[in-house]
Amino acid sequence: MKAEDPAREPGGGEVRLSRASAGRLSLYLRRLEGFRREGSKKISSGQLGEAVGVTDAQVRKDLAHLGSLGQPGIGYPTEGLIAAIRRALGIDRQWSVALVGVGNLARALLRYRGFQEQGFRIVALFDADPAKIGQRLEGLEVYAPARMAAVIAETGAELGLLTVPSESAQEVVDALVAARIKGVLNFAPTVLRVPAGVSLVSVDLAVQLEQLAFLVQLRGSD
Amino acid sequence: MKAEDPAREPGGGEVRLSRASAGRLSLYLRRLEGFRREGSKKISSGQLGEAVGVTDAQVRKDLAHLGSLGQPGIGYPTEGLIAAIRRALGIDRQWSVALVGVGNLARALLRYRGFQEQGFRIVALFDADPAKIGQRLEGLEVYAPARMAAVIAETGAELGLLTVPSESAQEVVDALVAARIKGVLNFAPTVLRVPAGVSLVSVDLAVQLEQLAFLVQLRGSD
DNA sequence: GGATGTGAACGACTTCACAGCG
DNA sequence: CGCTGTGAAGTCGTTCACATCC
Repeated sequence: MKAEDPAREPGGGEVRLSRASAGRLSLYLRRLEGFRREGSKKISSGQLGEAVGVTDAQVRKDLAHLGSLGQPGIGYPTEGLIAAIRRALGIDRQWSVALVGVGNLARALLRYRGFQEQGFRIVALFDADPAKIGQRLEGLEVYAPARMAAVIAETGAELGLLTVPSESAQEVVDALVAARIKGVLNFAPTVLRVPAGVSLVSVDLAVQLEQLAFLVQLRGSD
Repeated sequence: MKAEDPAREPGGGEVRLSRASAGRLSLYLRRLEGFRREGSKKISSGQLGEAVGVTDAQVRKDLAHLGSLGQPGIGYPTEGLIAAIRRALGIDRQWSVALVGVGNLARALLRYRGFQEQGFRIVALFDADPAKIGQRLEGLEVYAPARMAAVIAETGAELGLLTVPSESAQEVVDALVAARIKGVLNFAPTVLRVPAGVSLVSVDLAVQLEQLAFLVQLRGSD
């Protein structure tokens, strides 16, 4: 996990959110959608905190950034909170996404329901392998990297999913940047460079497994 | 991303590592292996920090936890650092891993080279779908969940990869815990409960995309 | 000179505790 | 009374700066 400077000038009267808080808001959102399905109209900071594993005070601090949505003695309105969190995270709209590198991971992401549910739509596929170019997956055609700029402009994709081997990751991210992509979610196990103005989030699966091994090993030392 | 309490009693004369630091050590390790391939015998905190995007002071603080490996005026020995980091993270040995939920993501993980390179070996597959039970993938047979305890004991798997739908995630994790698994890497977009004594790391792909959207949106407010 | 290791300053995030409102 | 919103206190992690050593 890695990203660019989150600090920003105030500008308009916008919501000010810390990075850590934004991560938890995603978790609250996921859980709130569950509560909504179960018919809960109101939810307290204690319940929500319990459900995602943080303290009630933490929940209140995080939610306070969204404005005064809670009612003392009552709690927060489930529906209102969901809307407010989506707005704060910038997912109160559709995001179009381009996917580069059509391997197994890409196929998994293409069929991953979670993305669509949160308003992310994969609208374009790219791969350098001539054998894959022209194939169709989930109704989308695989294009050659050379067509990246044109296709991205045409489809209006703003985000990129990077599921290529480490060796070509930097090269591809450069191409995406040149094609005016605004943010990249990288799965290649490398540290990538992006210019200021483009956002980057990396998920390194081996790092996650290593973290797990580390935690397990820690416990072993009893 | 989520995990259990990392705090622990001193006990033996073991290395004391913060969670954040452990995450960066993984990144250093990845990069150091690159430097080694390129033939670098020595590396300075400045070079390493530059390569992974943190300050030189941060690198030194992190590496200081591993003991005094650096030579003033010279830097750190590449090879020695790699060994020390692997030991600190608990990956100076093989870990056997069981994978539950044989979907697209599982297939991607099975073929992911990064795991093997870091000493993780997937040794058992499980899926509840009768159509998948008995199939072979990458030389491994898919077993029914009922055989979990027996197969895990037999193969000596200590870690579990969870790539099942959210609905069944808690149920499966309970089965893994019952089968004496020590840690779980969860990909289902849910908050899971595990008893103390079992470690949990969760990777929620939708959360990562939401983080990206949040960062992009932040920049938009210029 | 060049780079490490580390106390001290700093900053960010979390928890506490309580006033205030429904 | 229950639960929110929030200043104040506390904790944790990062950056600075420099003495120290090759």
